[in-house]
Amino acid sequence: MTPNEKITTNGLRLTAPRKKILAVFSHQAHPISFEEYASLDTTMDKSTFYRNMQTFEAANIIQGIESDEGKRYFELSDTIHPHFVCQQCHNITCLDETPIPKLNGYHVNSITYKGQCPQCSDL
Amino acid sequence: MTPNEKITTNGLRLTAPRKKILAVFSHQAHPISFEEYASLDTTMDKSTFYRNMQTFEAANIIQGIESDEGKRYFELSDTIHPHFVCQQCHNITCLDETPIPKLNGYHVNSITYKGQCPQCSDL
DNA sequence: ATTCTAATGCAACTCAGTTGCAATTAACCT
DNA sequence: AGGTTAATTGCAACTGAGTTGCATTAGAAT
Repeated sequence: MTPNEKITTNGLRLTAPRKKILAVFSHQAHPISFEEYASLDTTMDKSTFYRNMQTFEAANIIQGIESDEGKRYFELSDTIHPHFVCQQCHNITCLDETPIPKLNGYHVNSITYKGQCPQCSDL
Repeated sequence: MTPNEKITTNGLRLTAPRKKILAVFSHQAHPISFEEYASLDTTMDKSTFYRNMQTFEAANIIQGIESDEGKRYFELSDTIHPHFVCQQCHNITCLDETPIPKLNGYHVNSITYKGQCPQCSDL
């Protein structure tokens, strides 16, 4: 599905900010915060960004995850995978090869591990 | 280890707020936010609470987890177990029987599942 | 082309969590 | 036991991620 199709098939209007947002996210290998997004698209308005994050989350186009520093990070939700949040360096890693365990009775959308990443464990 | 020992073995001073905090947390079956804590201990100061959460997290006495609403929840860290955050009703459930999977190279301290809990899935 | 309504952009706001600092007090030492 | 000192408290002021109100803009449908 093309970025434009993702937008229109959900009954959403095809606007310039939305196309830009999906274009920027398609180049990311990790979830990013608004702060990081803004450094890649300096003209984006904060409200427009956050409102579209809510819209895209509801439409299952984008997925948000909470860092250990009380900030939200976002990424495209077309590849579902666990994340690792390092409590020392605060980086968020995608665990692309790690399966998501099932839980009886629960509908699991995502998993987040917290701890020390390999770099920080070695020190 | 008694609550008082938890405090003193870490070189921390045995103060009234700290004893109260550990007493209140010892009665909780779920992680709680400051808002919930404050309803159980109406005289606790916000700064004192948050500063002690940092101190207790560093001393491994208390563990914090991030809700999907950008708030921190806290619980005693003597029973390590995964948590489930419901994205619909926003309740945080302790998954006491669920094991914490290992991850090669990473030091895992906690796991959080997100999705819909059984109650919200049934609707 | 016109209309209608969703979406944008700006400024003002909210509120969880933090920080500065003076007052307090736990722990240590004769 | 009383005095000293540094950790801790409690209050008020601050911070900053995220939200909201509202007038303006611009998709999309007729």
